[in-house]
Amino acid sequence: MLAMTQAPRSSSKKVTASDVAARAGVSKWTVSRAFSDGASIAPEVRARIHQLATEMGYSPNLLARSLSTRSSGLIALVADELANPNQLKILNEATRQLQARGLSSLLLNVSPEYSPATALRLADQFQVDGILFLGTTLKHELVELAQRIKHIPLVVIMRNSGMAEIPFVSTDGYAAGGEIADLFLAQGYRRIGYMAGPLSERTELRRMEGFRDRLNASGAALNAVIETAHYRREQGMQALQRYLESTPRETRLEALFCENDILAIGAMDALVAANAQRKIAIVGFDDIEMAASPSYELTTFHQPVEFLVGEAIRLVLEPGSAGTRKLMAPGSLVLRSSHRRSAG
Amino acid sequence: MLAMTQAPRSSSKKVTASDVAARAGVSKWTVSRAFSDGASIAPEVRARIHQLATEMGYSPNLLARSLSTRSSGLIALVADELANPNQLKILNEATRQLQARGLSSLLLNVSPEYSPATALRLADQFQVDGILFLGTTLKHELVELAQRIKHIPLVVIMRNSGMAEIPFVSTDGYAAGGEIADLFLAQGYRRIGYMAGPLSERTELRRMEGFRDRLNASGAALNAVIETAHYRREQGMQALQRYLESTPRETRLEALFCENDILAIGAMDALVAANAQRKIAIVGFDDIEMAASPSYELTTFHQPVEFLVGEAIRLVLEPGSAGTRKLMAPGSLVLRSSHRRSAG
DNA sequence: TGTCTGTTTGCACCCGGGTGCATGATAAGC
DNA sequence: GCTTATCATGCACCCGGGTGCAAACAGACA
Repeated sequence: MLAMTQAPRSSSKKVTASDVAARAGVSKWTVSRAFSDGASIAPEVRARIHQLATEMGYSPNLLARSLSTRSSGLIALVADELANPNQLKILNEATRQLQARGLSSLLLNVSPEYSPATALRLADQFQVDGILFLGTTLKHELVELAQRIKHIPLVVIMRNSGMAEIPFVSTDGYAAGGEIADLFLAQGYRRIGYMAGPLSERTELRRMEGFRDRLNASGAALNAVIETAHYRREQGMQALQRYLESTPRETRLEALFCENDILAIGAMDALVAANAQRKIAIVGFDDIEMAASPSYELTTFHQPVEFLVGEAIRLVLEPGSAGTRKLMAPGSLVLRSSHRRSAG
Repeated sequence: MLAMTQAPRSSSKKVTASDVAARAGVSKWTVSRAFSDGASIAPEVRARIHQLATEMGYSPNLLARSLSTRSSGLIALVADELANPNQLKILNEATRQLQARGLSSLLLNVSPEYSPATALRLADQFQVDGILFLGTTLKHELVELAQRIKHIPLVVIMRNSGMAEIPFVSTDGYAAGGEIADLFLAQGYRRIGYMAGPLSERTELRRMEGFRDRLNASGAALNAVIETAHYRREQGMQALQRYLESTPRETRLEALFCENDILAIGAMDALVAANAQRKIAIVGFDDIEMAASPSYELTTFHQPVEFLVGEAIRLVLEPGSAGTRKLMAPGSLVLRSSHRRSAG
């Protein structure tokens, strides 16, 4: 019974600041200071406490800390279309950059059963320090919601929020559309089409508008808009297959600009399936890894993901920063070979 | 000055349970009960409080709640290789299923600068209710760490933890390897190889072992193991390119089993780049979406992701559940056409 | 050695909400 | 109409740690 002095504390009991304090012969507030960066505490004391802490397996409870500091160190990442490789790229970049800043990511996956509104409410309840919308459909109803929790900064990334109140960071789709129109025109193509995704958000529309306007300005026209139900390879493929089936060979498009790479790859697959490789010039948008594959060699518009994510995080963390709250970065056209069709 | 009664509370002040209580003429504890599911409270009172809450924009502070209930409703998702499409699939499935259960995901992206140990410590500090390792490299040093925080359940998904103490959920790679060996043998191939990823974890090795053992049992042999530095398409492509360059045409492999689909696609790309399509039969593992593309028609071993993720979550949430803490689910071979090579 | 200045530390009290227990109110049982 | 069982509510007090303030302590300087 006397041996009890050597406490059986090895059990799964959580060790708290007070425990460490007791062993160190100081008060729990001193322990708290040992783990607060700017705090006024004697260096030797801090060192000793840190050592004791590692021995005892103590580390501050972040929930408790967040509660009193009213800063959780959490950033909500609201995503949907978590099937698009480009989303993975953004997600990877965002988590890495946040982690480098000592922040953590609360991943909220929007779906029919889990609306953006639900996600926003949850983010609020978790007292997140900021919200990053990763190219998520931002319905107008959301503005109202965003207003409700306007005490927490929100930035839309890779998409134009389309609303004055909501800052965003994206590539200039209008300019990109223009460049791609030029590219097609330079190749001498006249029957030109656009493959659209399911979202009617401003960003995507801008790509088409820039494309169409430039075509028109050059005396050409946008001959067809092929719509798809989801941003998925298979949807892009099926959409183009339907088009091919319903359109006589002679009047078919010569060139097609697809709203993003995954649709573009689907479109190219449709050509493969129809044994009509390279019969239509294809250009995409995003520059995902597969675009570089020799099976596709997809010409596409590169988005500077790393930079955009960085800017988005900066905007979220420094909401007071004056100046532009909307950043439209230029991307760059990556020429491979899919923008050239084979004769015939 | 009198008008001050109509409080300027529209400011960004957070509204708390006490605020709602005051307006409802009850105590804050009653409000708390109105938001606790099993609590004993009069239905009308609860309804009135809920209505008042929505009007005032109140919802319980999850950090505070977590602090006192010692359950955060957070599950840590520890991932690396956040570039592999299969990871995205898992991530998507995991977040959805967690959300359906009212849980949220803390995404921790392991990288050279952010070790699994760091991730684990953070998860601990956030008082997560469980940890899901998404096919992450689990180094042996980690077991020790996992022991330290053994008060929080951990499950490895899509990979055999390889350690008695750590439960996991995965597909039976050994059996899969055997099936694929049979497939190649049935095609009459004799010069057979394996493309390995960078990880020397048990799961991946099992695929190769099952493959090799079956080959040996049938009097055949594993002629070459091609190693890659990362699970990325380009790495798979480069590895096979190097192989092709260094191996005379007559002695080249007839068939190659790749550790996963993204490597397999890279391998097929190498063939395309070398203008040697279909000269080597290729089989992958995972069944990612691209595998179905007509540009690849990759024969591969399908993993039942939805099921596996579900089981993993179940294991994490019911750590007491007796019976098997290790689940090895069967997958299924999906035959497309890449397992057949063209003569020559 | 006394005083002044600057650094450490302890202490009350706060963050926002949950839980056991006791009390009050209400309905059922005889 | 009275007792007893049932349900609803209020109240201390707890979760684990952070912060402003004041006391304690140390060193510097005269």
